[in-house]
Amino acid sequence: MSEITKHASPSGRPSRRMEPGKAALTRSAILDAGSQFLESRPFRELTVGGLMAATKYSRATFYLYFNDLHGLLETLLDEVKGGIVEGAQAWLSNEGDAVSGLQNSLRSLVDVGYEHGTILKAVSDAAPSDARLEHVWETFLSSFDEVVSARISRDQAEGFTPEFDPLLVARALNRMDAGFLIRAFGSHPKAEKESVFSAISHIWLATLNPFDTQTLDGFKSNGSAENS
Amino acid sequence: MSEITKHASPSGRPSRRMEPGKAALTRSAILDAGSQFLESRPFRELTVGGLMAATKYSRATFYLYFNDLHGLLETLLDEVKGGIVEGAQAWLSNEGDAVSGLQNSLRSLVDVGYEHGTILKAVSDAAPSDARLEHVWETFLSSFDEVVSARISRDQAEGFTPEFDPLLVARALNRMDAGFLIRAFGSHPKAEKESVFSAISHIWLATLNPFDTQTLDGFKSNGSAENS
DNA sequence: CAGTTGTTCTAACAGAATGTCAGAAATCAC
DNA sequence: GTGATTTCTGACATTCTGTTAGAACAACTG
Repeated sequence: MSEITKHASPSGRPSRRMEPGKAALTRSAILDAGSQFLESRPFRELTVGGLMAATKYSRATFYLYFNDLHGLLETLLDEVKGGIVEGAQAWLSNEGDAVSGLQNSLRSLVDVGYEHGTILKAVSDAAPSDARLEHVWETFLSSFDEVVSARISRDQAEGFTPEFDPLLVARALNRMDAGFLIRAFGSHPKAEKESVFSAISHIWLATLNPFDTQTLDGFKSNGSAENS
Repeated sequence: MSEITKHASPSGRPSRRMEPGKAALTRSAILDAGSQFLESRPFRELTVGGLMAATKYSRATFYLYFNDLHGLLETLLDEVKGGIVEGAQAWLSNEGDAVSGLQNSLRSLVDVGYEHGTILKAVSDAAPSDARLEHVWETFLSSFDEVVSARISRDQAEGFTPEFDPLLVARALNRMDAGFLIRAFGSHPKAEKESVFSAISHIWLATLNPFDTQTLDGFKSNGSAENS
């Protein structure tokens, strides 16, 4: 979806054998080296030369598998995408009550952020310097806007959620998630998961379900960072 | 504060005459050209050569006044800083009631965002590619975290605001503002001011002043985008 | 106005990274 | 082994960056 695998079938017909495939291995090796690099250093310090020095291949080889460093990030992002959408599903469809469904979704969002924070930060860092990656990233973020907005509309119709422009509020909340999670988990040392969840969760609930008992409970007593 | 003005006094003593100053003019001309460029095109397309072609000076001249393109952005950001801090002052000190004070602050924040959106986007775009600018930008954002957090703590002590970790919630809300405003006003066509204010305002109020009458009013009737 | 001084600017250079391409090397099929 | 295919590399052209030595200019001084 992201990068054109140039070597899949150089001539028209499909290559006879498609086993582990040496090419696939090389590609993986490059992706791994990239992932690992970004675990400890920012995207701006990543160069094709430096990256390939960490593999047993030459610099030119990189261009056989990716158009450029942004292309590599695009691939890395694809690998993360799955997890996020999946975890949020519960709330987005109407399963369970709104509040705890939302909490579950946010919980899993925080989990993914914690897990893949450095990749997300790298993509968000790299996006502004490349039109194509910027578009991919923006589309990725926007996709949440639409689906969250839809859920808000439903809750508004039911009277669970106050009236306001669902799309804009969804967009604001999603930008908050992105910015806050990347800030919290984008580089080491990572923030504490539970406090991050607690803060985000408060804001979403206060905004979307201010009348709900659970939300109000959270307001009266202490719903923030547990005595860690 | 941001860039070293190398030519101010090349020898130790201050230069005798400091009138319009030809150097200052040149510097301004470059800043203007930069501003104007960013009004219509993203930072990634800005090069020193291209920038200086829009002035009557040579490429090398650029380096007499700025270290690099990031340095130029740092200067541009400085010019915007003032306006933001100023507008928020009302709420941050305790003048008037919390809710309308907050609304005023947010209103003026949205104004500044609308006014200087393209610069803010450029800085936020450029920051990840330069350690120094990244630090400046991060410090800029964090400065709001602290001061907002302080105000929240006060309101919590008074019982106006629910209990939660003030710093983390402040950070999340501020990241939301930054991301959302840049998204809304960072490039043309700009979003509608009033709707943006309305959305942001809703979230802040719901989070910080859920018990307040004005907030609750906003919840019952329609507080979002006025029939423009 | 000719000399002196300091300021402002530029042409030319050296370096770092990118992306391409012709062909070398490895691998496979028979 | 030999030929075909896949995988890889050295070498090149390009683009942008940041520096430096000195040219052009302006202003004041005697």
